Amino acid sequence: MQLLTIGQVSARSGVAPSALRYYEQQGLVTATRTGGGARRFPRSVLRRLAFVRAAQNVGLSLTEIRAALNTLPGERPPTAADWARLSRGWRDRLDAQIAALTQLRDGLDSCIGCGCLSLDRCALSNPGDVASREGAGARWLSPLLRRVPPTSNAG
Amino acid sequence: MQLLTIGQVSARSGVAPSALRYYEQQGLVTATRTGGGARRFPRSVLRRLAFVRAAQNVGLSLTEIRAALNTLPGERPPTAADWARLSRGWRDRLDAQIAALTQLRDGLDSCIGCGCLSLDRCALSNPGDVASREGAGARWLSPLLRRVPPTSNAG
DNA sequence: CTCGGACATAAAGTCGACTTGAGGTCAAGG
DNA sequence: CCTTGACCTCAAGTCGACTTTATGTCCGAG
Repeated sequence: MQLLTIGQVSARSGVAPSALRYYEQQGLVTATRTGGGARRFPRSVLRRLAFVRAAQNVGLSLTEIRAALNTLPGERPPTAADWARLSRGWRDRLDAQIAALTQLRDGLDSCIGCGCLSLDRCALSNPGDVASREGAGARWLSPLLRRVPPTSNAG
Repeated sequence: MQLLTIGQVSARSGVAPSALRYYEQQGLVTATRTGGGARRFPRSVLRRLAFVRAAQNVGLSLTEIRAALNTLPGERPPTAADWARLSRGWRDRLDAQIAALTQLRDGLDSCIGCGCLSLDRCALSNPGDVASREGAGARWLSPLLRRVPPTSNAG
């Protein structure tokens, strides 16, 4: 099993060394250590990183991604079927995101005619009749498009 | 011109008082002051807030929203046509977001068959061939779906 | 005159996904 | 022996959009 330095992994994956250290700390990837304490990654880390990237693009948080990765078998190397299984559920998520955006756009079309922008009635300023009471943090994207926290019971 | 307290504006708009103070500080809304220093908002602030909300849902940052609001005429009250003009450009943005998500979903469909997730070739882990070198911060959504910084020269 | 409630300010905290910086270690090359 | 470069750790900083907390002020009612 050919081992890679953090610099090599970074060069081949495009993931910064600092991010790789962070991912290891978060349990997304694992590495052995040399006598001197330097990380050595197995080549399989590249596929894991591809998965992480893909999942991020679909909108998953690192917490969700870690949970998904933890369902991979530990004893044998994961197969293409394993990876395909993990990414199958993403389609629904993407469909929902697309539907939400489409709804927003259609609301926009109907709003442009009247310029109403009513807080109560306009589909643009009030999509899904959301009162918006959630924790702090950036919220530039519609709640409909933000990932559902893994602890939530909402499907 | 009937004036509203911050509590009244908050109740009618659903925007928290702390957020209203923040918006005033950021130049998104303006308020006069009573002798005691309390804010008094004109009723027109409700429409402005509706605009802010709608723009946020489309994916604009507060900086971009402020820039848009600054194009409103100062001397006369904005008309429905003014608001419609501002929101007209949003359609293209939404269309682009929808297109990006759809492309991602189609890439997913082709990837699920093979389970490849190659960093180089897979449309999922590498949508748009992006090398991803931008500032810090949360990046859970594809760069394609993130708003373009207003300082950028990309139209 | 005192109390409660609504308001004020300023500074610090929150969230996620990292990056940056300070300071230290290790192996190879000149 | 000294430097260079790649690596290490740990703590703190970054971004956006707010919220939270601490502390203080104003006003009307009892």
